[in-house]
Amino acid sequence: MLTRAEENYLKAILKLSEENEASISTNSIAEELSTKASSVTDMIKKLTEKKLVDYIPYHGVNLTQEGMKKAVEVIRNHRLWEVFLVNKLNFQWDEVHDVAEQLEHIRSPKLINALDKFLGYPKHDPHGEPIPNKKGQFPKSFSQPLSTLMTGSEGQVIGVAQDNPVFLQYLDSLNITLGTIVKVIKKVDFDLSMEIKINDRHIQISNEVAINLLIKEQ
Amino acid sequence: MLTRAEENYLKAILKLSEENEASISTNSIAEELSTKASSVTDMIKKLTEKKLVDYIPYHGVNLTQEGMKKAVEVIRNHRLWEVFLVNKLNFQWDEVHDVAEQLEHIRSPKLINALDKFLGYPKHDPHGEPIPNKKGQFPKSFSQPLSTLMTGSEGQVIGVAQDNPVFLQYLDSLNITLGTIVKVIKKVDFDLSMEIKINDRHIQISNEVAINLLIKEQ
DNA sequence: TAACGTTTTTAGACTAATCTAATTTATTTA
DNA sequence: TAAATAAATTAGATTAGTCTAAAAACGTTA
Repeated sequence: MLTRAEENYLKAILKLSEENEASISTNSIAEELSTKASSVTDMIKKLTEKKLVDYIPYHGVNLTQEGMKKAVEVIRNHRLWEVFLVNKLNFQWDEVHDVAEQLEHIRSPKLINALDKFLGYPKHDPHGEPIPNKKGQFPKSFSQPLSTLMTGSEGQVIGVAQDNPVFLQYLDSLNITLGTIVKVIKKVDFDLSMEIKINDRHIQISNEVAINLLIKEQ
Repeated sequence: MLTRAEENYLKAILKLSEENEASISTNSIAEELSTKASSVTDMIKKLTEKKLVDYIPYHGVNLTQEGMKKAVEVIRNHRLWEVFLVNKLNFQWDEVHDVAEQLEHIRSPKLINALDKFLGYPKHDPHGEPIPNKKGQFPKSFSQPLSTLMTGSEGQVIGVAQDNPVFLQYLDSLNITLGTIVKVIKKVDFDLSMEIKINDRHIQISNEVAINLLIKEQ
């Protein structure tokens, strides 16, 4: 049984591993968790004992299979709760994080699977991040929401996550249709809106729109 | 800001206070929380410092106004989450407690009030216990669900918590109508069903029915 | 009212998680 | 490749919450 702190460390290591091929450094974990390097070293030793990470002193850590599994579970919990908060309780996207950070640590497999069913087995959270299924598998989609593309990435529109007519008419008015090539020029941290390039035209779209545009990256 | 442990102590003291007029003894709290008397003494000192309880060494504790307020908040959270688990996620009544014990400590006033709204401002949890409102006031009802009556208690049916026709027809078939006098003969721990006496006739009803029959105790 | 048994408190220790300060190891640069 | 710098670890302390064992206070009964 993992403590809350252990789960948070595993989650942080997973996040850093996704952004970074190499082993994860003590300092980067400390920064991610807003804690001190010495605390990280202590915790890493504990996680090593529990065979959740592989660790070479002075050379960083990597998740073991077991550690990965636990980290993915926490991610799944977090993202499902975010969907609940936004879709059912009408939270705004920027209000959900702190509460989901708490809810993700509730332990009850029955609860999280019932919640998943209740929400209709969503594949993405309100920020467009993929939600792993019960077995820990991420939805293997060739598409991803435009909102998840990095600045500078380019892709082709292959679908929409919502087929609300008003949304589709809006896309029309922007000359965005299936097959359109879009490139991410700039992301605005403040409201998650982004500047994109379409047929050499630069336009600004909201996060709401970017979440609902499914892209095949190129 | 209260810790999880502090909240659990306050909740335990409130529960014991409801069953008991006098000051609450160290030992009874220890028993309620499955812990040791020495641990209770330590925690009581901390709660006294924070002005959440009044404490006279060797003579027990009482909640202060502030302590009562916090304890009622935890109760409210617990019971609302129970309603969510049963009504929305289809948990059985006997599966909810452990999970609700965890969920009750999530801190976010916005969350709990949004949940309350989402659930339709329920007045009772699945066990028939009253749910305090946002201000901490318990529903002031002269009625209570039949399920909350003690064995041996007697009362008059003054309403139903659900006006689903199938339910009402079932009551009809049992000769239960407004004004009927019922007495609780026996409660079955296993499934919370109960044996009741109506007009000198003994019948068996499920917990589901008992929850939805509102009684004015006599 | 003195002695007994019960209850409560105190003393001292432990674990988890954190911190600061000092030390050690690794890496970069001259 | 030796010195300087950066990163990581160790040592030692702190806080919250818990425990066991011993001591103190209480209440009852003879």
